Amino acid sequence: MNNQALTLEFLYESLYTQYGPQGWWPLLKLNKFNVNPTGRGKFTGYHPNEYEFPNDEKDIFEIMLGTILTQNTSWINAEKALANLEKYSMLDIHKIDLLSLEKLALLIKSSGFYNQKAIKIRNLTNFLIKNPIDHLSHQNTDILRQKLLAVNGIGQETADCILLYAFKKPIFVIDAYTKRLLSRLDLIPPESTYQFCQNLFHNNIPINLEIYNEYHALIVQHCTHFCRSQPLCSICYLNLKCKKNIILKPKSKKKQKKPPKIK
DNA sequence: GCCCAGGAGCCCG
DNA sequence: CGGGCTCATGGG
Repeated sequence: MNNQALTLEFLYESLYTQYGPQGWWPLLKLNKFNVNPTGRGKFTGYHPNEYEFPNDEKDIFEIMLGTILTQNTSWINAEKALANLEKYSMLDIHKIDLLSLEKLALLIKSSGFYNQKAIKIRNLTNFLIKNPIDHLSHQNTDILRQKLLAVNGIGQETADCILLYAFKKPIFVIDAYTKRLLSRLDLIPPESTYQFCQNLFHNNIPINLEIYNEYHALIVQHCTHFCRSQPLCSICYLNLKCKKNIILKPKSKKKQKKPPKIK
């Protein structure tokens, strides 16, 4: 494995061998420990090797909410917001649509950017009322993508996340992790656009729902633990494959000494 | 205390 | 069209 050329396809096999099936997208109803009284702990709604989810409109809507709630936000904070919505029986398109923006924002506070996200979620519910899920799910993928992108608050990544994980369309999701990993592995130029990256996957990886599902999830898994913003190259299993092998520069410690505290 | 997190829109050149 | 700015909580 160490003398094989690093390709997108090889990277997938490698990540899958290393981390195994990820079981995305997590769902509240599969959370075996449900509400953790401490408010901490990992979300457990993953379902490795089970690709039949989501299997009803409630779960599809939950996933859509999750894609907005987790925008530039750790999943644990987004999950808390989701759990809170469920706690108040608000995982429902029409119920959310009737909430005031202020109340909605309060319910999703833990996810950060809550005022913006409240508006985005409202835009989503407005959209879904005009375009019911059972109707959308029969649409052509390209048309559906365009309709999602027309919703203010749904950008390319969120649209593709919804297509892949909510509507089970074989569309590859590109996120900041994907660009970071591929660029460090020297598979793309660092300034590559979303379209360029997505085309790279679509043209080099078989168009297969389960593979696209796992691949993106595996990239997130690898990047959250190792290929972080400040990467842990010394303990990264891809170390020998990574041309960059980043030497950590000490962060700009330009700071002068802290002024003494005023008591 | 600090950095960072499963982005998007808007504004500006 | 692309870079910079804003939005904001909570975990490590």
